[in-house]
Amino acid sequence: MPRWKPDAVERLQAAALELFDEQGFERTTVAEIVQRAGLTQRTFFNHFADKREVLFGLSAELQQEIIGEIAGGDDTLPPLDAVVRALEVVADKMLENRRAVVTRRYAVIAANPELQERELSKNAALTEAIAAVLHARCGDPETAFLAAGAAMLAQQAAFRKWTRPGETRTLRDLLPDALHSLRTTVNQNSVDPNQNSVDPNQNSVDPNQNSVDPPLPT
Amino acid sequence: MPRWKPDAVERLQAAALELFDEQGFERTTVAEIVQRAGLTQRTFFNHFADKREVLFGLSAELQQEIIGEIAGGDDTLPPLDAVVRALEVVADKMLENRRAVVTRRYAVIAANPELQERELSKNAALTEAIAAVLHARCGDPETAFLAAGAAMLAQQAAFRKWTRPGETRTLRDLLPDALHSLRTTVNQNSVDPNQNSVDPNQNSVDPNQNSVDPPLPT
DNA sequence: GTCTATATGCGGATAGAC
DNA sequence: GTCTATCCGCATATAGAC
Repeated sequence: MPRWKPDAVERLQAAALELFDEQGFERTTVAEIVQRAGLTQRTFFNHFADKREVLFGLSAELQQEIIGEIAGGDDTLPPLDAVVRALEVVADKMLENRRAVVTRRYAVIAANPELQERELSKNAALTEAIAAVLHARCGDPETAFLAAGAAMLAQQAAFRKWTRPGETRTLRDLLPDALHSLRTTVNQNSVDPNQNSVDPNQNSVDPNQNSVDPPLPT
Repeated sequence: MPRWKPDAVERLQAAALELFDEQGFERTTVAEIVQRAGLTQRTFFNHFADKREVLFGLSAELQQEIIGEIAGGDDTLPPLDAVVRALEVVADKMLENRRAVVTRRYAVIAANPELQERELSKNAALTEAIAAVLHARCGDPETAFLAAGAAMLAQQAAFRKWTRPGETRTLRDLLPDALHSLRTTVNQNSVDPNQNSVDPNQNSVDPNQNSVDPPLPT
């Protein structure tokens, strides 16, 4: 029989999210959080560097999974596809079953500038990490940078829809949709066709890869 | 005859950039800055909300110019082109003649995490503002969001090159280059061509618009 | 507890605009 | 003469280092 109840980190995260949701981030003290979780402040700051970090435990796990998925994924895919593929896999594995919690967490962050700053930093770090693994795998630095940024852009567009009240589609299904929208938007082009000599299918189709869901007509 | 020397804000900004460059952001106090500028601490905090803000005066001006340029620009351009066009104009008007200062400022920011956070916030705010003006002008919210994000991505790629030691090309010339790289990267596509039914030239060429410099062969 | 640095509140002075 | 913009002085809250 354990000396303490298990899952201290999880209990702290859950208690914090509840309280931030109920009364706002600023008006919630660490004392309240640890009280609800049945722990002490010392324990809180043992696990989290500051009050904000309690909301970002998932980010580190996600980053690790995403990077691993890219590194272990299909080497022949073009960079942007490789990243989006990894994002889809990780979305299924770690996000879809926590939709309610993740949505509430996102609402809390959106309501507080300090938390938004932290979120921006985490996203920037993730983008950097993706660019680094892409760079190590194949391409030149600029392609890695652009592919990572473009993938994160699509991810954010999909995520925004996924966390909307009426939305029922999975994040995995929303991602290819967002990617398609991104391609459409980026390819709207007013310049000389000669300059825009980009073959949209310069890479061959890989018949072995899983089929990509076509964007929904809506 | 004025009671004080004019341009207090500019003097503070210049003094701060010099000192941050010489000894780093953390090791520089507000007291040192105001001493070099011949002012007092109270005046410093009258003009800047905190120590970091002294480095970001240009951001607000840039944002205003960029938004104005988009709003006053060619309505018929597709959103991404409209934004990049505006970025080119503003790059010429406000950045090219301060290349040395802007480069030093960027190096200072890159050397300090706190400043990077602030920079991320400013960029996010600018992206939001661009998306808002695009949304107001024409497109749906998602297209506006994606076009704004894609434009900022190209801008960042171009800016990174522009601030590199040996680089001699202008930011205006680097921007179309970066945009082309972004289009190339985004269009590397492994999926079924039927899904990727994106016509790279669905918009007609506007013969009246200024010619776009072709990417340099290097 | 002291010291340093950041940041804020409130009042006051004066030059120039009206 | 009043008003406003700009800057200064003083006191103080807060936070971290030592």
